[in-house]
Amino acid sequence: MTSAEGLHAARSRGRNTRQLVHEVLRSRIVGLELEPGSAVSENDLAAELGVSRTPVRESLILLADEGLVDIYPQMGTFVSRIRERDVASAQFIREALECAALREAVGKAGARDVAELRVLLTAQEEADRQSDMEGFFQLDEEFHARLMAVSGHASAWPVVSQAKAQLDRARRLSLPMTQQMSLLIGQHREVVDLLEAGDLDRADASLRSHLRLVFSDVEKIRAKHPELFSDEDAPLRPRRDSARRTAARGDR
Amino acid sequence: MTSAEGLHAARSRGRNTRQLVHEVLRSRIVGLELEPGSAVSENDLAAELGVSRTPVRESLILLADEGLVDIYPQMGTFVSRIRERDVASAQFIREALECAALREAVGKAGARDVAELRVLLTAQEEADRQSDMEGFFQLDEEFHARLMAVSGHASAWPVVSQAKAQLDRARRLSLPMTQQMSLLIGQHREVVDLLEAGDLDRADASLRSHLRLVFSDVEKIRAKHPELFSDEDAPLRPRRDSARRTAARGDR
DNA sequence: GTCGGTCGGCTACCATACAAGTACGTCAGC
DNA sequence: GCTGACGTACTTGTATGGTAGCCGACCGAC
Repeated sequence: MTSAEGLHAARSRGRNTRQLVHEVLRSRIVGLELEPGSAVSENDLAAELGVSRTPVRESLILLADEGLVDIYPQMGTFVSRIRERDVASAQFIREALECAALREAVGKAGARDVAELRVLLTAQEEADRQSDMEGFFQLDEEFHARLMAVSGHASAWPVVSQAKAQLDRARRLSLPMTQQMSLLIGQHREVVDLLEAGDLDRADASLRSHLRLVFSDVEKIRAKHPELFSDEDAPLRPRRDSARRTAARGDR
Repeated sequence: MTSAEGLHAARSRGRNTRQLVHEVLRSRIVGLELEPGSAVSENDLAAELGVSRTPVRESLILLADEGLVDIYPQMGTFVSRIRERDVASAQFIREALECAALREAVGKAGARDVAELRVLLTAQEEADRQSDMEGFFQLDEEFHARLMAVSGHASAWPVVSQAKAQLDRARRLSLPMTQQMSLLIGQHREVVDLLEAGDLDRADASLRSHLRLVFSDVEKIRAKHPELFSDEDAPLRPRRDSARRTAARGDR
């Protein structure tokens, strides 16, 4: 109910309802506001957001293509559980693309590029001081995106971003440990330093180990929150939530 | 009219209408049956395929996400022209992922893996002898997919495939020169040989130059068929085809 | 008590209707 | 002949109705 009106209010900026719904849902899923395994019904979402089923449905199809939801025809749509295979695949994609871009960036990077990266670093430190986790996540995303932009392959970022989404869902659970943030920022700084110095191989190794650290976090999370993960390849019975209906009645 | 009935006939195999339409359209676009710049109207396609606008529209949204069509609200949907930037981006993605996978495959590859790859090589040679271009394209795709599968990252293939689609549209025009096929097959063989020998760096270099050759083909095509390419970043007036309506009348 | 059939309610899928907006041909005015 | 306003026909976007299919609870038979 809270965001029902806000959706159409922001519609003026050239984006249509489908894109807005898509962004909202993606944000909720990646931010774990919608937990893996939970049902996302076309009808419920349409009612909540104050739009028709069509843009909601189209958004869900896109999210399914990104691997963030699983659509079971005539059964329901569910936020996908984190699959070992998908996480490993996402890590592989991210590492390959970001490191390849970095290797090309070395040499290309001008003083202006480095300066802009350092601005992001100080902003990250500020977010760390204020324990602003959400802000740090956003700055982290921006840092990695800009790093790819320096190489001239900014248009490849959406692919990385999509892979990153799979990893981020799990990371949200781990990062509350704030000492992690300063560690990550230190690694960011090391990458920028080596980039500026033009040390190709060490920059590559530095970024790679940074990304691997993020990856290892996910594995730790798996031990803590197994319910968010899926061991099976095809958990073909997502189990419909039969309690929802009675709860809705109680609400009235 | 020809494929109108065939669509629903093949529907039994678990795939819904949306997926079928998506496959048909993707195939037509990548196979250049639908040329870059041509209009793809939701209504026309729905009528031709004998379905409603809904699955057609949803397919187009997915194709837009893949970068194969451009949707201009209230104006029309058009097969995207080949953009310099997109091609370069696709090449970067493909090269980074395939080479990274190959590096991991070296050492992992068993005798069985190598044998299966060689089966594909002989099949490619057979396609070459028969000048079966379409068959070669399919075998080429399968070869590269299996190469990634050896590394254990088969699930990353769809990403490569999507990038590859941008390149393939242009390649279709160049490959009629059949001497190219034997050259490409030779490079494939070299990669397999080096993979089997466990020579990581040379295998990487070999695959990379192979992919670069494909990339350079695209640039040659640009000179021959500039109308398929787009110089501008935002060619915001795709020009509606006003002759279509009168032609449709003449058809009746 | 346990098993098997039935039935209600939910789901996503597809089809259709309406709305908002753009391009292009036409025609009046100059 | 040229220019500019207008209207029609088209486009995609959104809303809504109807259908097939699946789940899960209920209930009767054994």
